[in-house]
Amino acid sequence: MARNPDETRFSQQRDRVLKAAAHCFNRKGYSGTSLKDVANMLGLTDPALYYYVRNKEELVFLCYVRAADVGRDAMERAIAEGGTGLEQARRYLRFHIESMVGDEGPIAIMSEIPSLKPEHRDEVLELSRLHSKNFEAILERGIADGSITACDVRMTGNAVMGSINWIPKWFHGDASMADSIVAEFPEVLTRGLAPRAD
Amino acid sequence: MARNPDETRFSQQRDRVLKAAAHCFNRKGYSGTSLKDVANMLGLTDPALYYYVRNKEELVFLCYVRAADVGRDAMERAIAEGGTGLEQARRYLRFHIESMVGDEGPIAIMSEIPSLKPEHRDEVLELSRLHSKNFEAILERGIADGSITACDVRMTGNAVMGSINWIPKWFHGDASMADSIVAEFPEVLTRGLAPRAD
DNA sequence: GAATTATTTTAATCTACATTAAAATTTTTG
DNA sequence: CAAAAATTTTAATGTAGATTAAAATAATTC
Repeated sequence: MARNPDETRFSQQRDRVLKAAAHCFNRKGYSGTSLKDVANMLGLTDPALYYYVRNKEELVFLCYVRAADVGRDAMERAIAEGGTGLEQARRYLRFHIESMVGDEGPIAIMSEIPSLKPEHRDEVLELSRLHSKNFEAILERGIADGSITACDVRMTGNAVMGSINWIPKWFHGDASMADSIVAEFPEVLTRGLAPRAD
Repeated sequence: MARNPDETRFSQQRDRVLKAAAHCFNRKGYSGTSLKDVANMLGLTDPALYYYVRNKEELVFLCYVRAADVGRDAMERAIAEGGTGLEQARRYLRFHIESMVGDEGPIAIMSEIPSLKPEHRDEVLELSRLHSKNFEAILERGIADGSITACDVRMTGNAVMGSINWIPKWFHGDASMADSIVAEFPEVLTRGLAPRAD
């Protein structure tokens, strides 16, 4: 009955469920994690999860929606601060990566989108496409303002987003590595975008 | 009884099985593809697959070994041709990508490594680590010969390999897109490696 | 603090595949 | 072409793990 549904105990607990699920999916694989694994991680028994999600498919779906939310939020904050396209791109990457390897994490890697039921799959794909489009738009602004060299924005976007999407596959919470990622990735992924001096 | 076991009908058919499985896993997700799906794709019935693999776990394992083989082959060919570290890196990427989007494909995306049984998982992880090490070695040679700017080779490697590994997630055989990937990715992923002129 | 609502549990199904067994067919070989 | 080996099929089994039902406990509310 909380005024703000996002502060309700229910939604807080569901968030914990989603994070636990993301953790398990990333570490044990999708088929390798049972609802029991997720539940036990929270000191619960498996049927308790059904109080928070309709079924396993929806659990995955919500993990992916949450992953998309984190990405969009990083994107919006990065764009809001303005600057050149290159600066926005670099800032978006920093924000997104900081969230992924920080408190927001773990973020579920989107390996099982095709296993989602059609409506859910379409919704996640749509979010994903939108995110890509937004990144491509940043690249285009960068090309227009001269901060980014002319390039195939579609493929450049695919390349950069691939790097990001793959992070949860090999990063599992090591704090010192988290710092390296935040420090290096935005730089590595955008250094090639700037026009050459020569 | 063929002299060369690689030319035997058996191993040819098994290769077809592995490609069909990779295709299904990439498109339908791991949990979304049944052995029936894979078998039907080859005009077979599911139990027939058991003539080629011990079980589904081994099917996945072999898909991943095959994926690793393709990567290693590209790496070896690229290094064999010599040149600067930067040239080797770019060439490796071109070779690997050409294989992935070309006749060797589809290559299975390694989403379910954690679901493999321990021995298989360790073997695949070892192949994967080795591949990464080899790429980092190229980067180090490039730094030594001046073709690549000083950088964190570990993170740079992670970034580049992530892009590559993610390709099968969004590329599904569109021929014209294949050309774009081959044309753009090696360039995009290595442009930032060269030292700046300024 | 009794009644209501929210949350979790125990115990019981249910089912989609993976897997096995045995038989049938096809291919190879001498 | 007959026998042996290789490949695939049909038919049957098994099981882990998702899901449901009903009951128990804990938290809220009035």
